[in-house]
Amino acid sequence: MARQPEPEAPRPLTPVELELMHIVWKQGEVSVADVLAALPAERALAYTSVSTVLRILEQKGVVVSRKQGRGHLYSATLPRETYEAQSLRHLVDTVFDGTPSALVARLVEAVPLAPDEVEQIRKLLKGKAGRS
Amino acid sequence: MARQPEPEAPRPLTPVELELMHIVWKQGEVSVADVLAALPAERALAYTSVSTVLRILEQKGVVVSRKQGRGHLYSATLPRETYEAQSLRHLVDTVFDGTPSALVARLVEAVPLAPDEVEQIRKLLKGKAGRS
DNA sequence: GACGAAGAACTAAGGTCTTAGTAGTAATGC
DNA sequence: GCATTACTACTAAGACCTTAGTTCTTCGTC
Repeated sequence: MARQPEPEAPRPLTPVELELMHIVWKQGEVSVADVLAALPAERALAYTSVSTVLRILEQKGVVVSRKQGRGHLYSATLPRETYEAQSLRHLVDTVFDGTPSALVARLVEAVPLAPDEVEQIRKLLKGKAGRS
Repeated sequence: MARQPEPEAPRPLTPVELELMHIVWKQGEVSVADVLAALPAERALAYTSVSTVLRILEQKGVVVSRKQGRGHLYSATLPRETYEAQSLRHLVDTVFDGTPSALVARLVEAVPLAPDEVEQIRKLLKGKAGRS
């Protein structure tokens, strides 16, 4: 009755993992203490919790560590851009029937966009084919 | 050492839940057998598994059921459009720093778009402000 | 070299998710 | 009315997640 033992596949990052990855991506190479310091004040995780999550991220192959003095320094192996692309593809596939324009349709309709955001998006499309 | 008991918040649907919701959204009002029939052949879930997931969806308030003969008929209370918007906002917030245009930038760069998809998206923006 | 502090590894505990068996109940057929 | 059958509710069980305490190791200090 148990869940099928999940086969390998780039499992999406859990919320806490993603939270820490944002810090790793921003800072480049971090110790546990660095991460702890970068967390907002109202987000008081224990040192050991951060340490555990970083170790899990290393097991997943998302970061690597190197010994530095007493402790370790962690840095990302999964570039942020790749993760962004992965999450987008996943959302398009699972929620939007594999149709990217359906996603954009929903975005412009349901997410508040500043005018310069719209202009920004329009510029991005300039470089793309499809004048029709 | 346990996880903080999560406060209320529209928890995102799990993969299986989402899988079934697609069928509910498409068919309108379904029995367990309908869902089972709509699943692809290679996706052989037990009757009881589908039944359990539908009951969980009802607990979450995402579907409602009404008695019909021997069994129940389930229909969605959460419109698909709302869920799409929720997931998008979630992705923008957690992965793209709350910047929708960053999402679109990654989309046009990393997800293969058919030319008519691009045209489609361009049209959607026509109705929006920000000519600049 | 002994001691204290900092950090990593190990471990635990409570929670959710997924899958599905079992048992009970209600409708149907004779 | 009784057996069969379809369906639901209950429950289990393993996997994974989150959080953090405990213990062990290592490094610097005197």
